[in-house]
Amino acid sequence: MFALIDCNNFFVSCERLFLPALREKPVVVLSNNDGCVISRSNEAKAIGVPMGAPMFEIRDLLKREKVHSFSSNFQLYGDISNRVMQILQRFSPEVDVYSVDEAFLDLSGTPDGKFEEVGEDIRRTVLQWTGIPVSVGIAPSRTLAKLAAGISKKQGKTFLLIEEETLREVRRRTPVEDIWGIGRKLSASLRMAGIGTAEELANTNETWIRQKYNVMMQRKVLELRGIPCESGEHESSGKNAIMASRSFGTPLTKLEDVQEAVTSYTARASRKLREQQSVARVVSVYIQTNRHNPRERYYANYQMVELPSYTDDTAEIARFAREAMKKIFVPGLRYKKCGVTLMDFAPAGNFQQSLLDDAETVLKRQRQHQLMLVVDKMNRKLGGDTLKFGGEGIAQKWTAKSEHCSPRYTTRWKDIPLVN
DNA sequence: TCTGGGGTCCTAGGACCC
DNA sequence: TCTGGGGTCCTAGGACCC
Repeated sequence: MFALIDCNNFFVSCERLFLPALREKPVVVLSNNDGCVISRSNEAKAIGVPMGAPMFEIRDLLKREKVHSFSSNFQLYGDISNRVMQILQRFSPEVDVYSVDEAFLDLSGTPDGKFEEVGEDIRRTVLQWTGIPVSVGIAPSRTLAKLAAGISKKQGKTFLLIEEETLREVRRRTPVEDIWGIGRKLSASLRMAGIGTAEELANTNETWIRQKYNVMMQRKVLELRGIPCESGEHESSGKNAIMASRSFGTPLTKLEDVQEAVTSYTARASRKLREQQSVARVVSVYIQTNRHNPRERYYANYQMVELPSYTDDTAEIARFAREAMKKIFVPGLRYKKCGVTLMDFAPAGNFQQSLLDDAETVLKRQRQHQLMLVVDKMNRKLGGDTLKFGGEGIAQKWTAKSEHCSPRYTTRWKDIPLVN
């Protein structure tokens, strides 16, 4: 049996923790660059603020309805998320953190008949210890647990999707679009084939669906019947790719400015790489102009580079990343966004050295590695950007807009709230 | 004027091997 | 005239997720 724990309107809920006056008020959290809406309170949903709505389209609506909007504060959300996930560990030895606001729990140790009790215990404990309201869905497969959590969110209590009767009823009421893993394309295709509900999908012939689609769809069918097929392991061995990308606050036209951003994003990606104790052999950079502006030519390109050796050294990776960017940068365009991706990982401290490295190079690499560890340590202790690379620039005119960001209440000493 | 960021998994098809 | 069969590995790209 699986439980899916889902934090309700997570980013908004995080913001409300420290401003209780905003409870029952319409609140939204904006994406990076204050570009569009990525989290909405129930009140904001009721007013009709769509998910993903671009700011410039709904600015008037937000103002008229007195909606409180926040720039995204991922340090805060990340920290609150960790606290929630830690609490969940008490309820199961197998916690699969699926995203910042969701986790699957393996409840096979829980006796039948106790599921509802456990679910309510989870909801109560998380709310009391962190202030975050969560939904809990319990079912024999992950796909069904997702469906159950959706119902839990509406009902405000744990929802069990276990009994045959309930199962059939819920599946009948669930359009294929609402099934986890069935997106726009697949649902359109299923509807063409005359399959419109979860119940209909669950009742299709297994081999037929496998032939017409693929194993994923076959697994979906089984999962909907209550036979678990999706595997967990989302946090076990670190990521297979690490990406850092941002839209620029204003369009950039000069290579030097883009290079600053590339260096800065490389620093961020490399830090994550070291955190998960990996080294990378491939770095890829990309750049693009504004996709939505019909009056300007849209240009997007990327370049992948193999590094001379596995490494986690920001300086070395940045050198290659900047070189790669030079190759795809076309002068005369207004760039909107760029990004850096690290790929092809090996565990740090246990990887193939390059044949070409002589003793001196190996020593140099080790010293560089030590240096990076010190940089990371200082930045952890004294705050994000205490030590930066010169290449990241000082003025950084490309940094994203963030006009309504709340304090880092829980991760920066000077932002910790005072109680009078 | 203004539209996020960071991931995963799967498949098809090409290169290559014996 | 007639030109096999069975693999592996890699990559690009699509679809999906939150």
